[in-house]
Amino acid sequence: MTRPRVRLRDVALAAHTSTKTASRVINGDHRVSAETRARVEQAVAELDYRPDPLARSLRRGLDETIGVVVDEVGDPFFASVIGEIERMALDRGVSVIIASTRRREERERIVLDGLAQRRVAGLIVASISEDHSYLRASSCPVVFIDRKAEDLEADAVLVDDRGGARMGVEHLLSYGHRSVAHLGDRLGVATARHRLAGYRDALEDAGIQANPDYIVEIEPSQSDAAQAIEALLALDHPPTAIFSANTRCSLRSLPTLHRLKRTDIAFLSFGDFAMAELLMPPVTVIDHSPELIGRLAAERLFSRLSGENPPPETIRAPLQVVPRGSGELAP
Amino acid sequence: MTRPRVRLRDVALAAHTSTKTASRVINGDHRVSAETRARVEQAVAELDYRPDPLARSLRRGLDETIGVVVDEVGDPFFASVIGEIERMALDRGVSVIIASTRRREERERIVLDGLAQRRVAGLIVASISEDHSYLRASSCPVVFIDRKAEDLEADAVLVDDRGGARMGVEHLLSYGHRSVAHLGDRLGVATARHRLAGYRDALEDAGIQANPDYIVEIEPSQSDAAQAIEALLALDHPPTAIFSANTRCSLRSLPTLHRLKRTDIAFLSFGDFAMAELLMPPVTVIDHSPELIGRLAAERLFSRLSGENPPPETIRAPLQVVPRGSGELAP
DNA sequence: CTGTTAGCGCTTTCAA
DNA sequence: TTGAAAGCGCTAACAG
Repeated sequence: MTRPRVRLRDVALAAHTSTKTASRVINGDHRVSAETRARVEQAVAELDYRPDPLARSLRRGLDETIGVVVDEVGDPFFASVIGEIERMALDRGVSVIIASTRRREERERIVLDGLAQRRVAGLIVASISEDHSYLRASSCPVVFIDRKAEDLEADAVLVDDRGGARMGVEHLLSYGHRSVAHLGDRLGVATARHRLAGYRDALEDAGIQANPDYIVEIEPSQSDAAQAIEALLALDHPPTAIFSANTRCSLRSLPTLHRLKRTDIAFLSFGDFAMAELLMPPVTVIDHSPELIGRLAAERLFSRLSGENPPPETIRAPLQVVPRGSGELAP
Repeated sequence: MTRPRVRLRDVALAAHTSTKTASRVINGDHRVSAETRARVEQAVAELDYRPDPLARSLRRGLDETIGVVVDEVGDPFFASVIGEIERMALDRGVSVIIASTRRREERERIVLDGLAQRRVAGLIVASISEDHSYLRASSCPVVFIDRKAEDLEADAVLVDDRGGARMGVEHLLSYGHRSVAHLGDRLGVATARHRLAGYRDALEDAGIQANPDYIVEIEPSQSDAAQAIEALLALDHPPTAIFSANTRCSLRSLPTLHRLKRTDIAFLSFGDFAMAELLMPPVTVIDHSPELIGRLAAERLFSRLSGENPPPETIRAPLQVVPRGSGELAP
């Protein structure tokens, strides 16, 4: 019993006018007489007409949809970012297509290509790739999040990775630590490199020689994380503090530290996570504010979509150390 | 410098054939001579032709897109579900549009209506509403998750809420508890009602009179949760165990229990969460397996999209108690 | 097996 | 201010 769709033609017919005039009314074109406008509006109401977004997009060459591309939808950080973007999009009647790259360049490319094919109106991208030349052709506005494109002038909403990492490590140093390890993953990614640089900055400023053994790259799997932590603690001079460069690393390494009963080691996580304050000791973090990042990125994108065209800008979301205990342990 | 889009016409021209034949080749229609096929395929490759999904959808009356509607994208449970759906969709070249209802019926309606307008090929919905009559008209396959539609014959992927809750409470009872509280939110929602029923089942079987004071509904805000917990513990006969009916409640109530240093109270959460095993004591949970739910729902939807048409079925994802400590505390 | 014609529902010329 | 006609890119009919 699915009644056939109401088309613009039906509205025009009912309002005794042409499709184009009806179209004008629907799109808020001013050059329509008040009288005709009223007739069309009534017909729209009576027939419960809603424009077909697909047909409209085809004609306009632009879909009322934005694409959001992240590492992994299930990642708590990105889930919050997406949640905020979707919230803002819905208010504007814009749909959100999501896609994840699984942190693989070729996937990023496929996914972005697909979105371009669909003619999304705009993109918010946590890019894993270094090469964005293929994005240039698409010519829809792009806002990068979390990581900036070095080869492309575009908006970006980031945190100050280097400064934040430095701040975090300085926090640990201020409690007397001289042996601070750096836990990271995917050091090839810009974000990770910047945080590592911030770690080095802090050590250098404090006149501490960086110990290569303290710089640990942990792999995606849980068991690798355990091995890496165990190796770290088995060193002749094990670190007295650990700086975890992201939430993933924290979630992977903390279970091992707890299992080994080495919660005496100071710990600071770049990126907050649920229940961090309930662990023993509660975990000191640098707060990221994924919602804020999502909101800033969406605002930027929507302002461009509504025609504004300021020069590309890099917005930095504020960061702050949230001391909870684990980062304030003495050596 | 955006070169104009390559159209099917261009391919047909290059292959010295008609658009329709080219279309046949692209859509894998068998009734094309090998020779022509080869020419078209070569032209496609040379011109780097990719079909316009919008035009195709318009003509076919169906978009290669599925809609996923959940309470809140940022909710860890739904984030994992969505992640898994997106993973499966991408393999099939299907896009995923997400939308959240914020647990409000009118939003659910607006959102589903919008997706129907877009002519999504299928829907996966965690419905908050009781009335799905408006879904019937859309006539695209729908798979419900987490909650079932009572007024509509459709596929659903659920957990056994009632049986699971009963199992959880029985677990607590088996350690000697007689005073078990039930923490829930939004008791109006079917899922919540079923879990509460399971809680009652377990008590009844054990010959325990349910105490209305033990059934607590905590509101979305954190401070309300704290008040509710404090009131619960201030009772003349406070409970010795708490059954938390969902992850949200657990995440909201555990901070208060820790703050009050009342981790001597047994605690069991319906729904796992990150770091649960690192708290002191580690939190016993009933594992939900959001990924599995996402996968089962997506499989079901895709099988329907590929033409299979079995009678609607309700699939129940398995549940299991994961004992970690908090649920095994004696009274 | 192939090509022509028409049309999905809408908006944009361009002329009245 | 209005409308007719063309066409966005594709595919379903229906001839050939």
